[in-house]
Amino acid sequence: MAKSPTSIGGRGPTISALDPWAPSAGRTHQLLTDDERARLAVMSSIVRFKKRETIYLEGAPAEAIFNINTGVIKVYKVAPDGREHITAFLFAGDLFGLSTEGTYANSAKAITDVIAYRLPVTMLRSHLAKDTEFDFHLICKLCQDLRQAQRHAFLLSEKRAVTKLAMFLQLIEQLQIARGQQIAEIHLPMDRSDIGEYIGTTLEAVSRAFRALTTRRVITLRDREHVRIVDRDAFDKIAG
Amino acid sequence: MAKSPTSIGGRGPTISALDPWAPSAGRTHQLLTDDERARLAVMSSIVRFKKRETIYLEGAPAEAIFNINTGVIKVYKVAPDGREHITAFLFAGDLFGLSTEGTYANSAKAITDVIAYRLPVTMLRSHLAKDTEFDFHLICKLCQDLRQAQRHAFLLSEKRAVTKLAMFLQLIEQLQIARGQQIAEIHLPMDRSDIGEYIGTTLEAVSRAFRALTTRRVITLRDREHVRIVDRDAFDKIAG
DNA sequence: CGGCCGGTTGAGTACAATCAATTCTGGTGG
DNA sequence: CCACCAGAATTGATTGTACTCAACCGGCCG
Repeated sequence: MAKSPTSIGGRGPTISALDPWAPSAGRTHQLLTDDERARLAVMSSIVRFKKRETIYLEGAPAEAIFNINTGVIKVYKVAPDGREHITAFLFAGDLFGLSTEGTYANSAKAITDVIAYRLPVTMLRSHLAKDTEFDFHLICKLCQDLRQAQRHAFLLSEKRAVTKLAMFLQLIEQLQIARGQQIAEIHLPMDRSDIGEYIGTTLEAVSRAFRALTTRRVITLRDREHVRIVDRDAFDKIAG
Repeated sequence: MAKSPTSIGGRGPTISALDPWAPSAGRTHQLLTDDERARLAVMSSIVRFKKRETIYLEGAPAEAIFNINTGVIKVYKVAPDGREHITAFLFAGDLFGLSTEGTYANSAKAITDVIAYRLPVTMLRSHLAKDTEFDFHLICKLCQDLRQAQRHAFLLSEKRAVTKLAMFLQLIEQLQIARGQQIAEIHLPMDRSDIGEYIGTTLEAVSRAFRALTTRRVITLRDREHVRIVDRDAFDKIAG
């Protein structure tokens, strides 16, 4: 089959994570073998979402889990008073679709255009019993996500907005490094409001925190989405 | 062998969690079969920790994971400035010992006297390749822990201390219900300082929040460790 | 041109952190 | 049995930070 402009890279789902039990110098790697990817590809379909498109809502029956090929999504909860709390930003190689007792535990929305694999839960479940290798990889990924969630909670336990923003930038930077991307600049695909809802402040506080960091010559902003750290020592000290 | 006074209930490790994909009415159940527990028991040793005893420290080589039989532990991180952030409180049926690249991702300390199973990582790893059933159960437990961590982050994103405390009480209550314990009262085995470090405030703020809830006739305190919710509607409204 | 959206800035207020003093509680030994 | 002590918990007074509400800016698109 000829490669069309819309064909996606790779030959099936990818899961990137650290092994919880083996040292690996901070770089995530692709966990699945070509063989496994091919087997998973058979069970999954490719789905596309446009920027700002809702993928699923909290409470809906969890019929599938998703694996991001390209793009960025946010997973969030809506409080009864309407406020949004962002649980995670997810990138290529990440899994989402966490459920409790058969229904999605939170909502998911595309931040950029997204291409993803969709794995029906029924297939996943029957596959889990057979492929011990996949089991292990899934466990690695869940440990990774768990550490990430704990780190998020740690970030939220900070009080000062500058500290939280610095920790957030650090976090995004490390994700970029783990993905092997260039690290001269940090790329922020999400808007100020999303950042605020992730670090637990208002968008005004986010804006002021950016201002504080730039006037103190710790970072520079090329544009709304591109940050450069110019004083690493000061930055690390603020991030703790 | 005669049952000694120090023998522990059950015949091996227990893992309690919800199945992420099957409805089960909010009650956790024991995931492992007697068979599996027996197999795991062979690989594990029983360890005891006294109240306030440190079990392991962040950064130490992660040689084992633990499964609580009785008692309560806290998992925490220490910020560079010395402040403590509690990541989780764990009870009977919970697992702990999360690691990154071979070292513990946080520290663990006993809050009460604790009896636990200790599973060496080497054995766990070789076991994972063989026992697909255990793989699946471990995955369920990790999903559970992940949801819990996300919920913790949600709690921390709240600003007002009363709300955070109410959410915390709600959380502990639900854990008690899930464990099938009596729910007339909520039992808090940890001190005010631990609560503060978990919900992201100071112990003074925790104390004031308790006071606010009691003077508003929402809860009553039998003693430091025993809370009763007397106005459920008001309570739920405050907790969001 | 005008409206809209995301972002920035400003002024006043409320909440919790801090530091400090005091009370309560459980445990110990006389 | 009681006096005492140490640690935990509570309360008080002050200060600082971020939230709220509001106005304003600047790019983008019809």
